[in-house]
Amino acid sequence: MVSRAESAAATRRALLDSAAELLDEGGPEAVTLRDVAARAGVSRGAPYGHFADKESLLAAVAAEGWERLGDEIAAQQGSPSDRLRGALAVLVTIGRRCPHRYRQMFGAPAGEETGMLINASCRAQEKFLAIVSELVDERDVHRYGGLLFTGVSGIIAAELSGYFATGTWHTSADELVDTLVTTIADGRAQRPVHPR
Amino acid sequence: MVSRAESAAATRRALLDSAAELLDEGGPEAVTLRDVAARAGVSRGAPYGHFADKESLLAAVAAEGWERLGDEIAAQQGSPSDRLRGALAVLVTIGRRCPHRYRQMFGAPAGEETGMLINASCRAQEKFLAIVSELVDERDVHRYGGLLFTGVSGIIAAELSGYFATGTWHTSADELVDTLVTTIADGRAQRPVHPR
DNA sequence: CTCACTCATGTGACGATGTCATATGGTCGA
DNA sequence: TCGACCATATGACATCGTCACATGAGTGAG
Repeated sequence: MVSRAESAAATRRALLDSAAELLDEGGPEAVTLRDVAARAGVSRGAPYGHFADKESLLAAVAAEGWERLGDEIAAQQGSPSDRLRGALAVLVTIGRRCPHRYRQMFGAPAGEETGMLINASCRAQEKFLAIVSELVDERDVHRYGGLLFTGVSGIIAAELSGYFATGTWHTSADELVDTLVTTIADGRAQRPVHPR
Repeated sequence: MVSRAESAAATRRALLDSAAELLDEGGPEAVTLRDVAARAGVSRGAPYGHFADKESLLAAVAAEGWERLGDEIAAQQGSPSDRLRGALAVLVTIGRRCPHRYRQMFGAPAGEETGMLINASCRAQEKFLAIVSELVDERDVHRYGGLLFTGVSGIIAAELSGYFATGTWHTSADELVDTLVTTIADGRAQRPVHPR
């Protein structure tokens, strides 16, 4: 038979998967601990044996999203410039495919699992910085890397809010990402600009 | 005495102010229709005479935030470059002073008031574009304006999530904003780059 | 092999909350 | 002055997060 530890681990996994599904389908409001438990095949109180509360469960889902994002960033291949554009494209793709999970990842960390969530995001962001470090001068890595990552995340957030579909900006998220990476990375790679 | 219309308008205003206060104090989860009504001095059911549901009330609060943001952007004075940096500084200031309201403004629009909220944000964003149009070539206004606005919003969101306080980026939101506006606006003002 | 123990899970319950149906009381037009 | 209208108040209901307690199966010591 299955040991008790294996059963508990499977339950935890099923809870995480069910929560991620409900999050993707209907946003955080649609993630009901009762529905999560039902979809995982357990009862209402079972999640409390694995997560402190609903916020912690959602934080764990977001942390797994950061881990997957970090893996996909690290899996980029080709020239440093290709890997940079590929990594940012991963960000765009995740935002479009799972907008609610994306907002959960980039939203305000809350609950007891805040530290764990921040750590997961930092690990992914450092993998991104590793790519940037091959393109710009050592002293500009954090400056330009942070600008690229946070800038693209803002562009995606604007697209998810529908700001590119209402005719104000007359542009697209893809064009803005391309402009940003071209201006920052390609433009500054040859002639790094250091703080005075 | 006060007319009925005046009384209703005052109630609506009190509801909006109370909701904004509760939002700033404890985030969207802390905005309880019961608390909003109590702080406004009315009963639980009163808000439903002015707003369809809780989402609509929060959307109305966010829309007023966009209006105030647009006013402060339009109030910038000095050279075009000063007005651009001032407008972006307004964005940063609002995000730091009222993080929850900021997230409500830039978060996913929901509820019946989505259109109204999008319109309010577009009005503010167009005032920002008016400043940008004085700095870059006409054909680059939307491209660089959108990049500046959405990029800075992403930088602020990262700061609100605590990503600059955990030692990953080794930089600050202010430095990133300065780098972005310097690279984009100042760098491209003299020599506009058009799509091929 | 047995038995007490441990811990994940199931179940009942409670307070809080969003929302609606209905009652009510004051205001405005005729 | 009177009847309609409308903002508000109140009661009620379903849902949800959360906890206390019960239960039952896996586990290790003897």
